[in-house]
Amino acid sequence: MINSIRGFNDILPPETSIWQHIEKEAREIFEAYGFSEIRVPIVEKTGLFSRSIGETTDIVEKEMYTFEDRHGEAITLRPEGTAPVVRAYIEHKIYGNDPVAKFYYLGPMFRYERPQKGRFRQFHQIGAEVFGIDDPKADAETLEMLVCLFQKLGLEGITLQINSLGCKECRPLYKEKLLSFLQDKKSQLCHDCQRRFEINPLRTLDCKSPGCIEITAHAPSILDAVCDGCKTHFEKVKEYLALSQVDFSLNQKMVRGLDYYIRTTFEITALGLGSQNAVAAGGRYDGLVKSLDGPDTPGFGFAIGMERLVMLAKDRGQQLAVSNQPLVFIAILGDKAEKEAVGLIKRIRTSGIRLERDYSSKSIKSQMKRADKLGARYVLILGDDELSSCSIIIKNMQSGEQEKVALDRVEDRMKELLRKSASIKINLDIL
RNA sequence: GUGGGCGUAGCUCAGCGGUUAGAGCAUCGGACUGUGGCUCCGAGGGUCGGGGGUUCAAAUCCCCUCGUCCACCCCA
Repeated sequence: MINSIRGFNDILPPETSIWQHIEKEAREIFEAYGFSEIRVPIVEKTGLFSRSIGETTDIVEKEMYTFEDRHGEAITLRPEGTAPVVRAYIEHKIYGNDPVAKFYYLGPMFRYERPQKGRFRQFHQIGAEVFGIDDPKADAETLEMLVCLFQKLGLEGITLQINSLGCKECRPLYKEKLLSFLQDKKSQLCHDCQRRFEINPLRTLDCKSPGCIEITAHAPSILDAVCDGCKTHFEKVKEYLALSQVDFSLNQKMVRGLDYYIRTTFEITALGLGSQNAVAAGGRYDGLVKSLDGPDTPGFGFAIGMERLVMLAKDRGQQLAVSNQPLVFIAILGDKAEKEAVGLIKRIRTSGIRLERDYSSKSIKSQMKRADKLGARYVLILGDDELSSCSIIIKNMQSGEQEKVALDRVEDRMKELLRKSASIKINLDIL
């Protein structure tokens, strides 16, 4: 038996209906906020990612799916969505239209990591990017949109944490400050943090080891250390978030894993996701467009982890209801009826009714059983008795009542019956 | 890359040296010959993840391997 590759999962019904529901809500909200969908390739030249995400990040150093194509060119399955969107923005000179451009995307991303709860090698993100606005209003409004989506999905227990990482000017100064603070305490740091001290000292700030938490509790604050421009920017972000009535908390120890982030960064975490508790994250990346050979254009964006979001939606169980079209089943008895049914089934389906049929030609009992198992609201029964009078039986599976109608009136009668019943709710607990 | 848990029927699991490996659910059939759900009866379905070893005897003990889950690193 050939099975799927580690970390690459099938998404099966009925879970796919949750995905469709989330995708639909996201599209609606993002479009309402003036974003348009962009579709970019799943594979890009390797250099796009190593240059944008950062040569020394974990993603680039050990997590990328990189191959050589038949001409020996190094290509990579995208590990994130921002870089390809930025590439497309530059390549198509979209900045030439309007100084502001807003895109959203959704699709699979790939990272070669050990799978665990909420982490896969192929995973899916819904993301959005805003180009051309350095004003903090863009940061706040984009966060408002994101929180709005989560609210629309009815999610509870989620927290928005924000921080500022400073800019290219002031962050190196803070880094120096932090290093000199940690210098004499280096030996007390945990093993991982001694390594972080060399590679990325900011990471020691969000270490989980109790000893490091104690040490870094007294570390200089990044929010105190950033330059006046960054300070003002961050103050405005908070001010506008408040005006948007978006709740947030400050987390001065939050650090991002991608090099291109500056100033505002954020994370939305939720309970019940296991150890990987971020369901969405992002921030500002002024300078990224320029570094990829475009004009000096500011940017802000985020990505939502679909699998993690779906987990949260499932946890909510029956409270998150999905409407679904009721199902009609047709039971068929006898050769004559089989042939007569073909045209009838086609007519009913093309009239927009969701209809499943029998293919087995088995006893009516087994056909009824299948109809019941599929959750059919109505069953149509077509056999010799009905054919002889050019009629068909419609059975209501909830009440057990049945009626006989003329064959040429089936679609009309079914539409009438289905209109009366509101859309059913699927209990997501069963998924 | 590192550490730990778990792999027995389609699913959830029991059995943990001793006949022919079980249960519940699911599937199929019958009781009920053209009417589902409830009940009862019956049937099918397993190289006990794979390989090697110990033993008179291995699903059970040991080693290796693969898969999976969780955690670390890191991230959505």
